[in-house]
Amino acid sequence: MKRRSLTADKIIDAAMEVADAEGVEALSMRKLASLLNVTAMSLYNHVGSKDEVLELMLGRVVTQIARPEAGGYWETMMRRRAHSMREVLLSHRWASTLLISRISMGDAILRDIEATLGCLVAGGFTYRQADWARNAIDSHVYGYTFQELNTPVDPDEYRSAAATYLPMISQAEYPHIHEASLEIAKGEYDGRTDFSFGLELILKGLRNWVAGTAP
Amino acid sequence: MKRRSLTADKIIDAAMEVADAEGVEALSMRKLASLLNVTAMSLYNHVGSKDEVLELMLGRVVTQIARPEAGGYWETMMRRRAHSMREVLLSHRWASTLLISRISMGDAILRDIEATLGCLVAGGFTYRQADWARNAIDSHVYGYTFQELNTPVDPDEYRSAAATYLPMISQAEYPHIHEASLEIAKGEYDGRTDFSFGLELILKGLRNWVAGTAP
DNA sequence: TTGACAGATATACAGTGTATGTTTAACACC
DNA sequence: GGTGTTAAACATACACTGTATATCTGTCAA
Repeated sequence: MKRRSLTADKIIDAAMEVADAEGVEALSMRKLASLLNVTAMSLYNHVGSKDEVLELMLGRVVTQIARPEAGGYWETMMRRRAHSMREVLLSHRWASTLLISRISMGDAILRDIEATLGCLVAGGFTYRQADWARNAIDSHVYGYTFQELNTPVDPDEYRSAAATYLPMISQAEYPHIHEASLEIAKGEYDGRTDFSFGLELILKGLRNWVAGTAP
Repeated sequence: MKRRSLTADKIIDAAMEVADAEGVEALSMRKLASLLNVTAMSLYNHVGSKDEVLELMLGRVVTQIARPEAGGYWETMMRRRAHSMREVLLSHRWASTLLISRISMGDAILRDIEATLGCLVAGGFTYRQADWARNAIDSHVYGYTFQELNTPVDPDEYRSAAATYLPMISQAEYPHIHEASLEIAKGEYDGRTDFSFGLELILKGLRNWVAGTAP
């Protein structure tokens, strides 16, 4: 076993693998160490704490988000960034939990904010408007994706899931949920809500906002 | 010390107190037990596991959300519910973290969905439209509030915080963030983003959606 | 060859959730 | 009132967590 072979990068590589495969709750320093053929305490020569590991992991996630390009039309760029954020969050299911805990995410987030602000300001937004716009878009992305991550049923199985659970939903107690499930089970709609629906609602609102009168 | 004095309700009472005061991470079965003058294992006569404690806590939180009333105009009711959700989530900072982990929240959530769906359907939405609308609104509430909970600075101190951090933001590396912070520090705007801004964007979009043509 | 020292290791500690087995207090019934 | 029955509180134990501290060791500069 060679010396000097361990680096923070390799630790984060392994940590992301574990988290992606088994979830963050399965990530322990001892497990991480044994995956790298090393003892737990060796990791502390390269990272300060487990929280730092989590922080570095989050940084990698944020870096994967498509950053708006300088010359692009703001609406197109925001749409692209939003879809990218969702995809990244979905592909690392553990990231959402970390995002809303007090874990910092280093300066990857600064680069993202910088690019986003820049694109919006170039598109005619004031800084205050850009702030509000970014916040509104991010709110939707985070909120939608969190809900999506918590939905226990596979998108392809809404109909059959609805049919399965239908008898468990008391028609007397929850008439509307019952009726909605019935419609899904019958195939009248698929029970999926659309990410783009809310996003376009917001983008359209922003378009009107910067174009016309203002709040 | 009387026997038979411990109940699940009292356990949850104590758990909420601990979580509100010190955060969920400070909540352990042993600490909870000692607060109730009891040993850790006694708790397990009343609750199945720590996860069940968390689930019951979440249920209480969800119950606090203002449910839409049967006769009310949908938009007013949705606005009221959204603001209420935000307030409830802000007053129990630990709830957000739990909401997006795999912890279930019992049937408090069913009562909320039932009332919300019913109100929207009464307002002319189809079930599919009601589903989408609820999802869009909830996305914003969750996402906005999560971001709000993570903002390290107190809303009243944006200006001074911006002034403090300004020198730490490299003007060369992050020109737009620098400029935005400068504007905040100078008091040109307060750096606060508005919950209602995004919410009204969505409500307006929904209004147009149910009124006019459709996607 | 010999220090020096970075980095791997061993040990230990205080904490976690909870499985398991035992004790005890409160109630129903003779 | 005495006596089972039983639910609830308790004690112990286990496997695990993150990490502080102290020790050992392989590699490189002198």
